[in-house]
Amino acid sequence: MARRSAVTWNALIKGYAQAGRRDEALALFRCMRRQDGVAPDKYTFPALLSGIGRNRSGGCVQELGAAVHAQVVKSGLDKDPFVGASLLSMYAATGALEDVKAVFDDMDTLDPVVWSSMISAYVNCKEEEAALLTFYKMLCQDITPRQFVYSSLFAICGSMSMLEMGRQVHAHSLKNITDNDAAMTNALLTMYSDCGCIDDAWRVFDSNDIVDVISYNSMILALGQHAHPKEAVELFKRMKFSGLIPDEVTLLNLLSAFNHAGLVHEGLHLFNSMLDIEGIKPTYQHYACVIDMLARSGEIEESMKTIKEMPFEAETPLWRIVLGACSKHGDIETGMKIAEMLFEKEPYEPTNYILLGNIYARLGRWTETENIRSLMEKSGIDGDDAFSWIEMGQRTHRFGVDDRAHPISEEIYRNLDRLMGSIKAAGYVPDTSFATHSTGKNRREESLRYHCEKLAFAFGDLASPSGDTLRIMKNLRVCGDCHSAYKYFSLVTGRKIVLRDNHRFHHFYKGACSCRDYW
DNA sequence: TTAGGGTTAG
Repeated sequence: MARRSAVTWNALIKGYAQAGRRDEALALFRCMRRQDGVAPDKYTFPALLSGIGRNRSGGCVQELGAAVHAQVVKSGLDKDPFVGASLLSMYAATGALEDVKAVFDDMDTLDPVVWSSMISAYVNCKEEEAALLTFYKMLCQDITPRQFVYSSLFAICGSMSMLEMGRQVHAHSLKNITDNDAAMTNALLTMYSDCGCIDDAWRVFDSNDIVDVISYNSMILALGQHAHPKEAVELFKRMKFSGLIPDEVTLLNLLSAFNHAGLVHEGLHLFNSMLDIEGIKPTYQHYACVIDMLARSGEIEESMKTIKEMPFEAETPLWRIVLGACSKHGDIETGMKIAEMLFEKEPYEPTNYILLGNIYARLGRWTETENIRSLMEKSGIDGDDAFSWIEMGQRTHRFGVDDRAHPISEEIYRNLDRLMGSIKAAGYVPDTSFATHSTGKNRREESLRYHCEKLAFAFGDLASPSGDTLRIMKNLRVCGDCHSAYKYFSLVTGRKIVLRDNHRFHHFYKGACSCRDYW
């Protein structure tokens, strides 16, 4: 071009930035600054900054972002709402929350997008409560939220399982949003699923007139997590029939639906035909899912073979999955080998010790279990404490193991003792192989009695009308004994119980669980 | 004819 104006440069920078080619966008920015008569303007920086947020690989991203920020200040554009919003999200993408706040506090704008950026910045940085507070502040400024804001809020409510809050935000959105938006609706669907309400998730999906690939992916994932593999397959067929093309995530979610249900044959069939039928090359995650599926179903040898044959190097989380399966199936030999390798690679990862300890505990080899425990203690390695929580009215009630901190703790323990009596009469037998203490049988039984998920149930049963569904969350995987107790709880109380652990959902009803005891 | 914020996986 004979003459390049600022518009020319801006358009070109934006093109590279959006394509994820950050360094070329930056190089163009430098060229632009060298041309006489042309200066970066309020269009230049949003394009450039979004490119930095998008591509964080290589180079010192923190310094890079700060350098561009300096250019913004030099250009006198730091009060511009467009530039400000993109600065916010750039810093949020690099995890620099303090810088995010500084930029926000420095802006004297009531621009809705700046608020929206601030809320999602908090979400990105895992500051969910701060995000909610920012939402309230925004409402106080009489700013009407748009779809973007609701998407972020739904994601928060889902990840924290705040069903009541989620319903309120949903109602709020119905008042303020008239036109449907795919991303917001997809976030809503996932919120209901994450809160344990698969029926509500279905309702959102079915009433959504803008359905895209992500809608299908989200719904297929939800169905898998809630143990409805057949419906996931049906939806997959419907998706293809509607003309939408499945992507990597679609197939990963479908595989994981098979995995959750223990449908190894179906899972393998899908995995082996991915490339030929769907035209999608398996990624590391597809392999990881299949290896998990094989190992969990007891095909440990086959899973080890797949690890060796796959075109990727197995990372430690995948080895941990197989180690967990060895514990479940009592394959001590393979388990030991994997554990040794993991100890070498990650001497301070508590899960590795706990899993090996579980292998010994399940085999009743309490001396070895105790050895591992004291080794952890000596080395100052500590696993995550287990806790469970339940929403009741406007409050969340949280319980640890043997926790007596709740204001009505005594009543809760009394109710739990009563419940334990009823379920024992109904046939429940404590499964002490899940106890990790090397003491006598009675002590082991006692150590299981006040697990956090049992306390949370005893509280929920006490605090809600009989017949109400109870939704309980746990930060770790549900323990086998509690799983068994929950089945009996649903039987003797007549309640439906939805338990979300860190892996999936369990729906208990009339003495059975939707996972059919496979998890 | 150039600009900012959101959604799904492990």
